Amino acid sequence: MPERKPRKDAVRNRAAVLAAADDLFARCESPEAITMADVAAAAGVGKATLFRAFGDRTGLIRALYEARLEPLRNAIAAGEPPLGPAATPLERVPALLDAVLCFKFDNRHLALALEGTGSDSPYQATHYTRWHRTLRDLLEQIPGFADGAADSGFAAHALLAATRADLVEHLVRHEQAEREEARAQLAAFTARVLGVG
Amino acid sequence: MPERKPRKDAVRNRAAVLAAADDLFARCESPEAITMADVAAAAGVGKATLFRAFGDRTGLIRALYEARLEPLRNAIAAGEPPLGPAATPLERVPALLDAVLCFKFDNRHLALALEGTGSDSPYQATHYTRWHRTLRDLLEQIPGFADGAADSGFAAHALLAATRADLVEHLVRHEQAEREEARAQLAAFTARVLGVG
DNA sequence: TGCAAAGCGGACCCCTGGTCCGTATCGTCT
DNA sequence: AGACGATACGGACCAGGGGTCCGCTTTGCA
Repeated sequence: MPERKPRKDAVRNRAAVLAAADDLFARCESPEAITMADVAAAAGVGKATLFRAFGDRTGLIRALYEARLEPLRNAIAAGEPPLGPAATPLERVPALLDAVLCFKFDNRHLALALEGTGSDSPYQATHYTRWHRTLRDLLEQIPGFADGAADSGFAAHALLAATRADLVEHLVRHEQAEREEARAQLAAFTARVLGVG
Repeated sequence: MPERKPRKDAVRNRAAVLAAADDLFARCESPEAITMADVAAAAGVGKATLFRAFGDRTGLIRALYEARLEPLRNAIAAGEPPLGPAATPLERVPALLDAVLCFKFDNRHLALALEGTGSDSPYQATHYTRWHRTLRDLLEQIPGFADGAADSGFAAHALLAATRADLVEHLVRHEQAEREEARAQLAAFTARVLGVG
């Protein structure tokens, strides 16, 4: 089956592009300010190399995002409680939301860039659907959700919506919220939804 | 003080543009597909007229949106219960969220176009801040919010986030949700947040 | 060492938002 | 009514960003 290993200059260039893009997105403010030509120049590479490696602008951003996402994915799939699978739903739901919020907070530039592409809905991204499915399944295991009138699928969407990158960005920039503040607020809201406290 | 009345060909053209844009956005799918030149052509007007009347693309979309928004704004500011000011907070909160959801549902094309401009965060739009303030104030009047650990401001954001246009669009297109289904789900979620039922 | 094949780069295309300026229209003042 | 300044019109024009093409270079295998 295919999967021929790529030439090493290709992997070197790919890495250079990733690094350069990461750097540029990190320091620049609005993600739309940085262009593909910028990234190519910063990586010391031709534009075509960018597009050959990542398809299009969205592909590049997605690649960056996915790379950052990996530790979180692992922690959720096979980590320790309260994030990992061994935790009880009632403690895992807040932990998951908190972890997602932290991730969005720490990677706002990328998250913003990704949600802001406009070309594709954030709701079709594979990482979103994974979070959503996990969250919905957890909610269904909590007494009062499955049997209550509430739809777990919608509740999962609604809870995740509270971690939207542009909301986080707004809280930080225009309401001067600190990281811990945001976490506390989300935790309180989550607790309320879960009927805890 | 200024405010000279505009020439009547100007108002005629403005109306024509508004109508044409409304129509185009309504029938076309992804809002990014329709260009300023399209709108100008459909309205039988030069491109410059568009930009002179609305400033830029975002301005045009905002004008359309605001126009549609007016009935809702009135209903909230001076309508009858449960939406109007005479209602108790506990019935007005769900009513407000339901009304916003319905509005977003019925005007998804515009809402999507507006949130998707990318140039400006949805959280800075004046109508958003109005909804947010109203909602926050209502929540604060509900026992268990002001005195609870939850932050009403964040809770208002979170609740409104459940009505985001792209979420609504996702529910409709990829989860085949009907209007009434979506309303019921949001109502159930809201009730849970409010601690009702 | 030879030689496909894979990869490279930057000139190039295209499309879209936004502007300019000569011309037409409006409205007002006499 | 006629004339004249102000206002608006419109389509040619510009800028710049995403994405592609193709002649040249590098790689890796025999």
